Amino acid sequence: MVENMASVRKKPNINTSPVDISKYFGYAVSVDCVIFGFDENTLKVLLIKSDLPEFRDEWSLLGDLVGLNEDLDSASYRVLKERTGLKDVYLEQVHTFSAIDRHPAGRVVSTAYFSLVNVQHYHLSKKDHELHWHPVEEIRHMAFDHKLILDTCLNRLKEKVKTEPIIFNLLEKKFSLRQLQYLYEAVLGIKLDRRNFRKKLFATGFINDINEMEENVPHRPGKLYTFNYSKYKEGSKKNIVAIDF
Amino acid sequence: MVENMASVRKKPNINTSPVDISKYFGYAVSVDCVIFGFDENTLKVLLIKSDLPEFRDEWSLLGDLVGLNEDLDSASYRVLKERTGLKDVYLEQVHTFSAIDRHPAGRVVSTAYFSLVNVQHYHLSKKDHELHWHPVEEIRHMAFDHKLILDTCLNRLKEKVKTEPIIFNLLEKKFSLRQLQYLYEAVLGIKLDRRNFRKKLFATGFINDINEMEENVPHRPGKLYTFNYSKYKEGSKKNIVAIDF
DNA sequence: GCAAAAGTGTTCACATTACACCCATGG
DNA sequence: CCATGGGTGTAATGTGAACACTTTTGC
Repeated sequence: MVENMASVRKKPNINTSPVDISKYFGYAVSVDCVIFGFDENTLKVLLIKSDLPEFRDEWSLLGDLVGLNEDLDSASYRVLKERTGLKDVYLEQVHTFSAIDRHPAGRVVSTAYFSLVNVQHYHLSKKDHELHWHPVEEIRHMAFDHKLILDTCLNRLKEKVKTEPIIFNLLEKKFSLRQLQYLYEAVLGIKLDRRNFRKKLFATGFINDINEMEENVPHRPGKLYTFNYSKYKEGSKKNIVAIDF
Repeated sequence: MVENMASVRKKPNINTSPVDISKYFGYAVSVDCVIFGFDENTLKVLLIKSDLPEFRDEWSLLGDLVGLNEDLDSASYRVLKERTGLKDVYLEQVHTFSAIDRHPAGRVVSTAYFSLVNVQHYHLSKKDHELHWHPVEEIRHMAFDHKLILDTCLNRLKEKVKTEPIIFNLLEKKFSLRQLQYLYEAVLGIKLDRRNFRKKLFATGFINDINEMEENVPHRPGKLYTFNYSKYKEGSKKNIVAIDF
């Protein structure tokens, strides 16, 4: 087989040569937000009822199409704000889902975000019967590929809370160690030893005793603490060399 | 302010009601692949020269627009295969980049993948002067937002090699412990103690001594090993509860 | 006084680190 | 015989896990 160099016409490519991209306009791009909250010692996710005939009575994530003049982060912030009224929430991109038939309306490529909100700061509108907090553990199926998206985001959350202090976004600024421990247990799905948990948290040096106590609890009130973000930001990250497999 | 329920017309939404998505057709979707290789004890990445006037003499990742009938994983496998001839390579989605002005051709939302290939299995075509392996450490800037994409993928790689045995994709099936250690050092950017490294790796139980030796090395030849994937797959994952911060 | 959870240390097992000498091969 | 890296063990330190009793508050 003789290869003729001159005949090797380079295929136009998006990264190397000018191309007309408009013949590829046939997708919509969307974001879907997995909004986690912590309530009644349970990890919950905020879902909306789908009215699509294909998914009658199924629940779906909160999402929206991405406008032609916004990026994905902006779009997911917008969804959060429109649906919950919350701003300045923790939001992290996780994965983009692109199965060809994932949406009945046509080709919709969707980027999943997870968000951590304080359910105390968000009071569901009494009028809005469509939105509901669901315990994550009880969800069996959802509309579209949203169960897959939820599972993917939950796994990411589980990994992330082990190495970064994002979990505090799910609590009030002031929290007791019991609340924090129950939260870790709900997220990780395991039981933790109380004394070891306290030692470990205090050992980070980022837990501030603010000399306040719980109130109106039906038992001995615990101390309240805050997470010291500014000290955390200064601190140098350890270079963990694990090789766990 | 009186709220009139009847006047609260629900906005059509992609997840809850039937919508015509075609008015959102104005993006192209692409994939960009960060192809890592290990050569001369250095972590390298395969880049192509951009011919775009905006990025004259800059290097870019290998990528392509995603066809209307393929998903993102398929598209990135296709790019790998078309550019390197390699199939069955390790490929992992990392992040989707969507800044509005990230591409001069228009609105291109790009999903980044990283790939781990064995540079011995891939011999650069002598004719293809456009493709080149670059030491990751020496790259200062690239076309588009590709330096950001590279950094993001490198960080993901660094995290992932600590907990999953993907690093072996960068080596031959049979490897010496020296090669493996240098590879870990190149990826993580740190020095490791030789004796402790050997102990740790053997302690996993997944390193098979195959009773073969290195050949044609200018020093005492070392033993060759393989990674026992089937034993790894059987093994149960540990439940690591870190809380490192 | 009873129920519920707060607060508090020690011990043991295990994992990680630091560290130095002799050996095998090619040239 | 020299250069290069292969192969090996031990002691010290640090980390994680297990575990029980007394105290405080609301009711």
